[in-house]
Amino acid sequence: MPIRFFNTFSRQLEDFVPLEPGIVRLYTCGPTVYNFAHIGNFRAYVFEDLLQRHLEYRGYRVLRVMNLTDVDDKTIRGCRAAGIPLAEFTKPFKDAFFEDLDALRIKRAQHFPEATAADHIARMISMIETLVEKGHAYRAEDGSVYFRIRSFPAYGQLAHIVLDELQAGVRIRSDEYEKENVGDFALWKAWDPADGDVWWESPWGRGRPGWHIECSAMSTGLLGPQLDIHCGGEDNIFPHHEAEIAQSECVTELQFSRYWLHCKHLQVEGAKMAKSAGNFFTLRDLTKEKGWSGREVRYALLSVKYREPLNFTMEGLGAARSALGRIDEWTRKIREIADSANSADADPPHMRSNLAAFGQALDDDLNISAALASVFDVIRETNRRIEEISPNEAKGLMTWLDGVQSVLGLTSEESEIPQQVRDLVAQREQARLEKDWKTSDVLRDKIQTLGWTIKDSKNGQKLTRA
RNA sequence: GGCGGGGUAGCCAAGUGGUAAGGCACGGCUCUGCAAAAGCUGUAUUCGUCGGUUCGAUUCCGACCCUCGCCUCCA
Repeated sequence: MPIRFFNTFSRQLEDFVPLEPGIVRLYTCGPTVYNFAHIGNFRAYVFEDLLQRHLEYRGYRVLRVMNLTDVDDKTIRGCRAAGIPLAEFTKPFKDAFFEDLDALRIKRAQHFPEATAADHIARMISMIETLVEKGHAYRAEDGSVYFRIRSFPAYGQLAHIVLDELQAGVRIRSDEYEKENVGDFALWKAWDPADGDVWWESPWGRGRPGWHIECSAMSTGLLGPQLDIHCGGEDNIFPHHEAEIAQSECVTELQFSRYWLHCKHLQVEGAKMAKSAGNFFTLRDLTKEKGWSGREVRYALLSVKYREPLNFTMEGLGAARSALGRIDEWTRKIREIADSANSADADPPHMRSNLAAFGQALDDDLNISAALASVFDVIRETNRRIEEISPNEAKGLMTWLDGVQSVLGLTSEESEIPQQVRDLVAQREQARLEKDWKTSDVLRDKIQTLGWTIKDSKNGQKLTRA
């Protein structure tokens, strides 16, 4: 069964066939580093991570690029307000972004190009020059350069927007009165006093690149003129991705991206996430202040299909914690059985269809809900007959789980147990052998105060973080 | 106003023209020195509302209600 994706461009499910067999060129729009990214941003990045991991699970080599927008209105405003150079202002947010990626176990792309890098600026300028030469762009009096959307008849095809309807009701901003058409967008923005010392030289005078050209230049520069998949949040469809198509295709005269995948926004507690509503969360708010782990947040963001709106709730985080506990517990049990396996041949035959269901669900436009359901089906079924599971079968299950976890990225971190706790557990073991329950309970409390919870099982004491 | 999503048990959510996956929560049971944990198990005559097509619709069609996104730099 082929992998199928819903292509925003055609608005249909399509079989996925990359341009070059075995290789996927993937471009994903990254953050604007003027602030800490919020969980809505991370829904998109987690979805893209799932996409990359599943493609890799299916044997593709994924070449991925994610840009960092480190110059735009907001970053300039921020550095001016702070009275520091632009790069100094954006640096901490870049660092924080990578920390957050790690916390959410998002695999690194091959490249994280920064818009302000000299070679990328050069490429943007060169693309704009080509667009001007070809008549797709024009210089306004103030030195800004605009893309002439009338010169690209396909403009609007991705978003399914009819240009004539677009005109109605749009207010023309005073600083852009020189545009031929209200829909024309900036490729190059002329320097303005409010920009301070943020500017680059160009054939049109001092200024800075527009947002859209940044992605066109960095994607085609690093991945070549044609991408297999281009992703982003649904809000990027128009105008951002529409503009990228126009700019790129007018330069390369090739189809820019073969597949467009967009994820829906999330809501928080059933409402639109907004600072004013008090339901606005960065990842740090959840991990550092509320004590959720990155893995738990990842599960909450991952467990709903990317094309459905996701309702992010505190209760949902609790559900994520419990569900992960169930997976962890099962993993621990099966691994214990598998440890005594003596054969490398371990393919549980009667489980095969269940085991395959995981990948098949993801092949179907990344149906993660169905994929997770298949995982829990396997867990329930094997728990039911846990006493009969042979070491070899357990080993087979662990192999399957390795594959599943390479996609989900939800493996439990086997935490280091401090020596002090180890000693107390040993003492308690002795007390229990002597049926000294009083001492046993005292030790259990003591261990609890050190941040670890004891659970007595048939096979002895089990430790988990409190 | 235009375009596009979504409304399925207490919560989060799959899904299909033929009679509702999975997770969480809750109840029952097993296990257990106690406790907790863990495991098994039960729980939607019903899929926003009203019509229509059909032998049969949650699934197709129409209308309506609610909600979210985009409509020029917001994932």
